[in-house]
Amino acid sequence: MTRAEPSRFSPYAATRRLSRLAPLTDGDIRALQAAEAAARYVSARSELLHEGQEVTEVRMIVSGWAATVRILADGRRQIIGLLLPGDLFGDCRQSRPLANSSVVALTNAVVAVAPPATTSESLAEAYTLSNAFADAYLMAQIVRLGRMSARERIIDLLLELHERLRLTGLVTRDEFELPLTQEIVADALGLTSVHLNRMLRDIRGHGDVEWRGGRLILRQPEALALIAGRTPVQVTARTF
Amino acid sequence: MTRAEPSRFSPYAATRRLSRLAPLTDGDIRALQAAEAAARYVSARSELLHEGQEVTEVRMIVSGWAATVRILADGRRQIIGLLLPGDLFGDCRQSRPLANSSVVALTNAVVAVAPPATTSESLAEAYTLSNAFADAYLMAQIVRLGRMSARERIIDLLLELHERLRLTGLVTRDEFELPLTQEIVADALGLTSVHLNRMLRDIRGHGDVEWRGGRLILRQPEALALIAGRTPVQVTARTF
DNA sequence: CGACGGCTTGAGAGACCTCAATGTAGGTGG
DNA sequence: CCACCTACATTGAGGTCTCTCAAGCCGTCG
Repeated sequence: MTRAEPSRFSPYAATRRLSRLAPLTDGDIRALQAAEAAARYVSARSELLHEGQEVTEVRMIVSGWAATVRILADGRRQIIGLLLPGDLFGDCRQSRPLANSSVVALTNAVVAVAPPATTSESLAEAYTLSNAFADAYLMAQIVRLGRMSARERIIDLLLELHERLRLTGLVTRDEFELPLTQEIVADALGLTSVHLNRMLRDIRGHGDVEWRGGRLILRQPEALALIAGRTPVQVTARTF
Repeated sequence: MTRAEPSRFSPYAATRRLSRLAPLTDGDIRALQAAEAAARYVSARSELLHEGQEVTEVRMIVSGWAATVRILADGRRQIIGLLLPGDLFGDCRQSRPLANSSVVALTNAVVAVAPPATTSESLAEAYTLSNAFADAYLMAQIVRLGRMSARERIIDLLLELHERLRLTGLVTRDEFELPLTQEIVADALGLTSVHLNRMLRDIRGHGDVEWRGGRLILRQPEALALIAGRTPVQVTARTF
């Protein structure tokens, strides 16, 4: 079964995500849309950033999926975090920053240079919040890997993706594109693809999760979240 | 065996760490030392920050050890990261930030409110670098938990601690205070304390690592690092 | 001295991995 | 249009790593 290319290209998904993080000005929106329009196409498996390399600009995923990864000397691979449309990578807050992990496109993707935040207070706040979310997702990943069983890891990750993609407006009726291979998900969850496959069979049999043809359907996301003990990530008390 | 209190109290270790991250002005140093002097004593197990709570100030560990932790509904505990002297916690870059995990003192400790970075360019850079390191350590933790065996996790963590404490000036002759119980280390490594204990016995037998009475000795840190495939974390290409 | 927290060890069970083979869908070239 | 190839998904059998439960030990402190 080959994964289909995303059936609907979602223009400005990245802009939408950032504009939901902080109240952006019209100028910000224009800058983001211009950046998206000037984006670059990259094909699956291409490396967008190499560990240890000097970082010069913040970039954002416009469409498609990517991941930050680290590969051990003997070839074991760990996906540190997934990058979805609207996510930023190549943080450069310090001077002369070095990438602390590689970034790889997992699907064909579109990547743009994020407009600099120096000009706009509101855009800077959106970036800051985006970074805060990224940190929170790293911590969630640690808890998954450290203290959850394979089954729990899978469900927790799927719920996180649901939550993140909803913010970006890429979820309809608890259903979203999941254009990843089982091997990729396994590398994110610290499992082998064989074991992941078996656990997926179990979960599928249970009826709450359906994953076929690159689309994921969560039957009862709230119930699942309750069982899995997952609460949505929140990084600010501000409402807007 | 009870852990001894650190045999040498190391004044200004936190200041030393930050001043090694960026070239600080005399004013910065004074502000940091003043903050350290005004610090608060907290006892082991006390909670310094609660998950979901609104964060109002950045704090720094002056002496002792703490950890960011998350506890699952059924009591499983995962230590997300260890906080050592000179480490900051309670990040507040966004407006009205919420703590995304709890912070707990692992030993009796001294904690200070970090001087605000708004006044000083150089101090802000030190904080930024400190945050960059914190991020890098989170990623290292993910790789440990996701793709390393118990033995590898242990050695990798010990090497990381060695590396971090050296920056703070708390290592002498590849030997440093490690005032943690095996249960705490197990919770950091996603293991049970029973299994950690067994692996420690093996590693100890191998002769490269000695851990007794709250002190850790690494016999051949470079050789260990080579075997374990660990390279020091670097977050900037800048030299100073 | 007894109680307590932490360390150590044993025996057995369970989760997850490895190796290996098979299945299946799409893509490509003849 | 078929044969073949590739990438991914699936399944089986057996092994290993790590966990659980449980008991004993050791040093410290009251």
